[in-house]
Amino acid sequence: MSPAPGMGHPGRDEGCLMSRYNSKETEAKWQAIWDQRGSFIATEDPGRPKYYVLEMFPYPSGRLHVGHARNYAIGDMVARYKRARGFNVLHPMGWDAFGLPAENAAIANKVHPADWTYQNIATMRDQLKTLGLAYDWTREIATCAPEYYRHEQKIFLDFLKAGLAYRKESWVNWDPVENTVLANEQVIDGRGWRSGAPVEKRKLNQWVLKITHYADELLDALTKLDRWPDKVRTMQEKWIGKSSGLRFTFDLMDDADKIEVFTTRPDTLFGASFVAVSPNHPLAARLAAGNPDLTAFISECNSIGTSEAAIETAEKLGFDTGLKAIHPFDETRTLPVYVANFVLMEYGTGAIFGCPAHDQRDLDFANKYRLPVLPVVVPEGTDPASFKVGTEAYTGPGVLRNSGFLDGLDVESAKREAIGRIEATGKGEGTTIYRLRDWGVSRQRYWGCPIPVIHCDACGIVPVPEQDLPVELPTDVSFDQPGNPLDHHPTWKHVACPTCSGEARRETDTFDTFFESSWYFARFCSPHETTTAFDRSAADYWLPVDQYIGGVEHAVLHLLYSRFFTRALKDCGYLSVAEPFEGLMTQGMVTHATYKDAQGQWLYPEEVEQRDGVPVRIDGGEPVEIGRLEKMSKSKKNVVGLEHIIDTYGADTMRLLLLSDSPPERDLEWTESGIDGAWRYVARVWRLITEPAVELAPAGSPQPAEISDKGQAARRIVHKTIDGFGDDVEKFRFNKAVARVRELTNALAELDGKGAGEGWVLREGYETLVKLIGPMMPHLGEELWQGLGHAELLTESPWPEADPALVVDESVVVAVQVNGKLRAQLPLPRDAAKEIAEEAALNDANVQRAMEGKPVRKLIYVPNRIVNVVI
RNA sequence: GCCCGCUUGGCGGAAUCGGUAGACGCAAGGGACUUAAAAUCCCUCGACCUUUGGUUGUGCCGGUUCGACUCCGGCAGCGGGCACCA
Repeated sequence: MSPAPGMGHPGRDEGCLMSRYNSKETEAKWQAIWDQRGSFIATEDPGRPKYYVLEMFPYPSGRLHVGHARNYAIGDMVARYKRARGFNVLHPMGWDAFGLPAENAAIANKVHPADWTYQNIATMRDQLKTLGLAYDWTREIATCAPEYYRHEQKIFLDFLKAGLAYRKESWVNWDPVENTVLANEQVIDGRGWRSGAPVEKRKLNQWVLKITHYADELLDALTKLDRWPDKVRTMQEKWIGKSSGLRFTFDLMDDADKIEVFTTRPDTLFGASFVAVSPNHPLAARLAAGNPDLTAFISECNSIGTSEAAIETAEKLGFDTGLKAIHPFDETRTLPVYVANFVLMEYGTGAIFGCPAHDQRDLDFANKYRLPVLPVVVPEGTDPASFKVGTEAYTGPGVLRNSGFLDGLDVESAKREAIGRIEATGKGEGTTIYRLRDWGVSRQRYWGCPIPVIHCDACGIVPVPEQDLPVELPTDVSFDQPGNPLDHHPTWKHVACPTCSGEARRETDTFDTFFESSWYFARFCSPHETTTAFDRSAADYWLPVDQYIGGVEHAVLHLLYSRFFTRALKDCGYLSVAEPFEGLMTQGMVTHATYKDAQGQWLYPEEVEQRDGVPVRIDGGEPVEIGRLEKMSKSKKNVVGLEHIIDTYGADTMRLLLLSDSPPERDLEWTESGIDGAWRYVARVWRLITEPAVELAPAGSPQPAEISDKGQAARRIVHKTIDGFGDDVEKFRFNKAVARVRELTNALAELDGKGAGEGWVLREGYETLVKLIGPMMPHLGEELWQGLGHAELLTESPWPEADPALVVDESVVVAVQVNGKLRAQLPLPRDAAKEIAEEAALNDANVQRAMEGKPVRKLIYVPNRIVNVVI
């Protein structure tokens, strides 16, 4: 964007008019004043109601972009508004500073992850400060600092003691060329992103947290989170995935092994036509030992990687093991046993029976391998003989057929009956399972919090003694060889066993970075406490977070882990609350088109321009491929920086733009059209208030006895705006709040101030306007507040109160419909009686024309809204 | 593939409980002011028609209702998540 030059433009200062609003100077001035006065430093005060507002802290990826700014503009609006309403507000900011990008940068640019991270933090902190956000910067934390993660290590040891952490074999993506574990993101079409080698799955012994211990609690408590969006609660509910069903074992023909399966559809057991086990099932491993074809099949399945999305979208493949499972209700029936790539070892028992007629996945599989499809549930009233299942499974309700003793039952009764019969045979039982799995927290990476345990050949796993915490990351590491630098560090991992003093090794895995973000909100209550993770009284005062704000993309993982952590911390005696976030607002993502050059490399938007309608590189003119709209992220380079917007227009203008137009929960496609409009509004408010048409009444003067009709009308608008604005902010409808304030501005601009008392009305209106825009444009607000003759800061002034008498209109416009079509609009007194409204409606000429002389069949009157004449 | 959303003028969006579709802006067009421009101000702005009025219109198809952007059923397109990106 290149701003057009001109006198009214913020980028240019002709220096000739006092009406110029200089955003740069003004914003710096007020930021310094707030800072100097410590305006936003929070202290516990039991005498005042507290309000804890938190935006999800950022990963320090390098530069702040518009997506970050949207998040913080929303949070600051809430924080400043609540503050003006008299709350003792805690509004902190910090850095989610461990993570993979720092290591990628280390490998690509030979920078140490710590240097890279701290430099990014410094840059982003500076950028953040230019936004003028009401943060208590004294509480800033960075999760990569030992002062932070030492407490995390202690928390882990307490979880270990409480039985909430244990070791478990789990699968990872293995790059056989780089000898490195790959993140799912680093696996592209089954190959390592750098080496291009086909990925393998490997089993590693890893640390796991027992989130499933809280599965029921996490599920049940969702209903109480009434200030959370329904969609997030639904997503978590589905993620936990509580389902009841039947677990039972199949006996095999000519084989001593048994296969235990879980099903949510025991009613369809008579429709079973195969049994399938996961490629990682012990039985598959046993059979593969003597079978090179099966071994090859299993390794092919494993080349898909560990990502569930990849596994589920892959073509469904099976390998017939030749084994036959015996049907539990009919010993004469046998079912072929397959190894199938769509059966997940992590869910249920890692084995299923397939009923193709009533499960789409089973049907696809059966059609591919020519297995029988036998419908056993038939919709009520359908002839069972003619009911066929083709390419679409029938999953609806119905009556059982072809099912022996279940025939004639409905689905639910048949489930109960089938479970009862299996239980009677002793082959299995009705049970409840969860989709939720325990949380694997081990990562084979350097830039994370070291897991504080020691492996001793003699004593086994020994926790690091508390007095030896923190286990600090060594700084002298090399990324020249593949794998985890901690693992090949010459000395770091070699320690004496705390128990037997013999030679032992440190755990070289580090924690998943979701570990840090699962408790940071509580750390903000006492960020500098050295002896414990939380000062109990501070945590009791501030927690839970009253309003948490962040992207929807965190709807499940981060938010569920935090809920689990808070419960676990409570059980370990750290905290008093179980739920971390009382209110949640999930903002939509800021999206932008992505660009790729001919080599398939991502390009930044500023590297691309349109020439003759064709996108090309600015520097070489080579063609550029425009990709789809995606969430702004540094990895795809579709980020838009803030600097030049703030430089040209100021932070307030950008904040206004980010809050106008799009409602916060919706995705926002970033375009710079609109920034000029936002600036025009800033300049307009500035002119309106600094150059009033008439002299304003002095600050604090009493309401005059006489006020003109126009003045009274303006006052109604002022008070209606106060009322509606507050309501909008409470409900996160910032776009509407902005629209209201613009309407107020339009109304005040139209009042010439010459009528009786209008100088007083204008002062009331201007002061209200300034107070309302304060939470979104705080610098402009302070400057105008001062200009209106106030000595105290706007930031320290109370919110305006609406006069209830001025909020309701005396007359309303009621619409009149004839057979549902609008025919007239009638001004009527508020709450007019039914008879009056109906008479007025029927007397209207246009209504009579539409009625064509026909008699009224029915009259519907909704007071203050509508009359519908049905003829 | 599974789970969760979203879809309204040229564009962002408004319509809060089923009751006047398009508030408030952006862009565009026209005009005033100006030597000229910028800035500012005024007017027009869903589509169509036989224009003091009428028809039609909220992704598509169908339903419920006196009345549907809103509720129900089906479909399409777009986006998010899927456990090692954060």
